[in-house]
Amino acid sequence: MAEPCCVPITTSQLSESEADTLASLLKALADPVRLRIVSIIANCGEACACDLPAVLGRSQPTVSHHLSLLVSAGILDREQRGKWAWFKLNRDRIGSITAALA
Amino acid sequence: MAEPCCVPITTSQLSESEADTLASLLKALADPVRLRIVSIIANCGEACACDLPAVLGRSQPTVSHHLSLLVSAGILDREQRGKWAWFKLNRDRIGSITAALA
DNA sequence: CAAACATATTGACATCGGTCGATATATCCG
DNA sequence: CGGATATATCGACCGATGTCAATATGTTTG
Repeated sequence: MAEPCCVPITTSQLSESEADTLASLLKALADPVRLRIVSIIANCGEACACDLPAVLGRSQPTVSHHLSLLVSAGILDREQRGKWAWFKLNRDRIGSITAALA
Repeated sequence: MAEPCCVPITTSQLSESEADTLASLLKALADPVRLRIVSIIANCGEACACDLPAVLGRSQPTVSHHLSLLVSAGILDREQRGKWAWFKLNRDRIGSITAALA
């Protein structure tokens, strides 16, 4: 079960700060490149940053930017393995979004 | 049950165009003012545009802009009653977002 | 029709956000 | 240590977006 990081939209009226919090989380997902990153990781279980620029058709700095944004939002977890960075999905965080929209 | 307007993130890998579609829908929700509009309407069942500028602390043109954006995204339905515009929530559309993130 | 009121559109402005090339930092390996 | 490789940061560019004042459009009513 996801943690209640966001107040559900439909059960009580969102305050300004609650709306800000949920909006930031949604913004983190609301980009095609980031959605594809999340989708890839959700399917493969994890992904190495080194493979993503080729798959996504974006430069290494751009991919790095999106990855760190997703980590900041709590959607991905980062793990350093040697010189590679691996990422996996924080499913509770996704769950908290769907819970807020339920 | 919501219509499957978006492909689930976690069950198959999103194509570029599927990611574009879902991202547009998420973008429509990913704003604090729009989230508060949706929250108000979800709780009250419906809302008149005339009441929203005061509640939201935004100008009438700004509120009108957000409302038409939400209608374009299919999240709200608009109904003209005399000179007033009333809006209600398209819950299937919200459901299709949560389904895509499930 | 004309006045009054509700909503939409326009235009302008400032800020945000995605992108890349260049460069810095970090890690491994010989 | 020093070269090679992986990732992050910086700086710049440009299009997208939220906002409001001014104005236009549309609807009711006298």
